[in-house]
Amino acid sequence: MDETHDALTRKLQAFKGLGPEDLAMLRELQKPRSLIEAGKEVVYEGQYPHAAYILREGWACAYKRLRDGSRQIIDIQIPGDFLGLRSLLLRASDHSFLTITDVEVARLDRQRMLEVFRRTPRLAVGLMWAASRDEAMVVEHLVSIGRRDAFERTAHFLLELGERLKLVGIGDGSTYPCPISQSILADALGMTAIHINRVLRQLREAKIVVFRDGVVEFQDIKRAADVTGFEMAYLDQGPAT
Amino acid sequence: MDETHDALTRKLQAFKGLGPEDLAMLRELQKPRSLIEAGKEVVYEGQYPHAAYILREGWACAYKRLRDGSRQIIDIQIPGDFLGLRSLLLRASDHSFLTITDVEVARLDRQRMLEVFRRTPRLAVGLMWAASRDEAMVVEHLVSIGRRDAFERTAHFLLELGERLKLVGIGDGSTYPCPISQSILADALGMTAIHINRVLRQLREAKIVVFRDGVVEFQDIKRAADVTGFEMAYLDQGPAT
DNA sequence: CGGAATTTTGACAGGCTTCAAACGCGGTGG
DNA sequence: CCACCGCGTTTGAAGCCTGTCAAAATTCCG
Repeated sequence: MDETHDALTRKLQAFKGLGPEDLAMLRELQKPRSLIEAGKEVVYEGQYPHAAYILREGWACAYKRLRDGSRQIIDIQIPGDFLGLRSLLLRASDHSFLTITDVEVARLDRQRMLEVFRRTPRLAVGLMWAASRDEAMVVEHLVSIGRRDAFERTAHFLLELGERLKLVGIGDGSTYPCPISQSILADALGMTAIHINRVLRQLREAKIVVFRDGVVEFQDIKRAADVTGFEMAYLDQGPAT
Repeated sequence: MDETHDALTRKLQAFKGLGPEDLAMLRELQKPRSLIEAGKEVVYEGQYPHAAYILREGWACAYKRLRDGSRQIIDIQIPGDFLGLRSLLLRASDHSFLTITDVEVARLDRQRMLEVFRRTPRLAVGLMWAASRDEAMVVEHLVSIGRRDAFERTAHFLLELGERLKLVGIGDGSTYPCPISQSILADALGMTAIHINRVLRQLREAKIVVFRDGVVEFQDIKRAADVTGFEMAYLDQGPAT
């Protein structure tokens, strides 16, 4: 019944119901939309103030590049996610963005954000919840890179992505479209593209998950969750763990 | 002249000046204080709502434990930092805390937080700035673990810690007290205690930094920053990079 | 159809972990 | 006062996971 809702609205509803004014403001926030084509690097440096964006359609990622040219992807953004929310408050933005597919975004500047806090505090809490959840994902990502080996880490990542997508109505958690290349996956998981390829083969041969032709398909999602120790509590979105 | 200020106040002043009501509220927030001894594990799980804490004195860390018993430390907290701010909004808290030294904390519940937003919006923005900065540190931490080798990662961590401590009046950025054990350091940096020990020896022999007897002392801080590619912009605290 | 980007595979090297054990130091009890 | 113990630090040796180098196979796209 809420097929008419956009991704962000769906996501926020999963947290707490919104009133009519909240929904109106949310529509308003996503009003001036713009399109960016796939593969565009949005370098995001220099001085404050920056704007943030709501990603309405398409996939993107936030990354940091190191001096030696290597790249670490901080997180992957899917419809309903924010881009650069942190930079609304920090004086120096510290990372850049890359559009993975063609995307549609809505600009969100400081001014409008403050307006949300003044006029629709319930929505404001919802947005802060979403930001907290994003942070929890970065934290889990950190744990993965620090303490899980490549095999576990990859499966964990694909499981998380499936749940996130399900929340905004894409896929069912066990099969979903996934337009990211192996080299992006590698930079997200802190390994090389060559090794990610080997790991994906292992996952395939272990009959856990197949990632091929832009589609992720779990064959044994239970065992996947078990092997990687995936607990979805930190996503704060589903039936309790 | 602000020697009379506590760590959090010092930190927030570095962001933006606070008015008299802000300062009063900030004092008020830190009012009911309590002490926790060193080495105490504050397991932080189960259901919402949780409270957050302001760390007034001492050191602590936030960590997650994996099923196999290994531990990943998310971040180290020093005076003026928050503990568990994220859990004010998420329904399931996802990590625990460990006190590294004896600490003094002040409880911060949802109620009082909302009061800050209502009554002293300028202070609220300051607190959100601090939260954003904490998140930026987690992100940099992620980049370190993902893309820097053990040597760079360790030096980078010690540089960051020095700058953070300097901001709250502890040490001068190049020499500072540091009560953390090598095994905690290892779990923070995603490696083993054994390897951290070897890396610290390398850093010592390279005449970059000595960490011994609870004191970190850089011998060549310029080269340290150069070797690790340390840019302090993300800390958003000092003269521009 | 041709060139570029991505995926895939193999061989080898190296950084880090694992396993083992010695060392130093502060605290405790005999 | 000293033996004993626990904890953190230090060092050594061996092995594995992952990176590096190289190149072929495949797909994408103009």
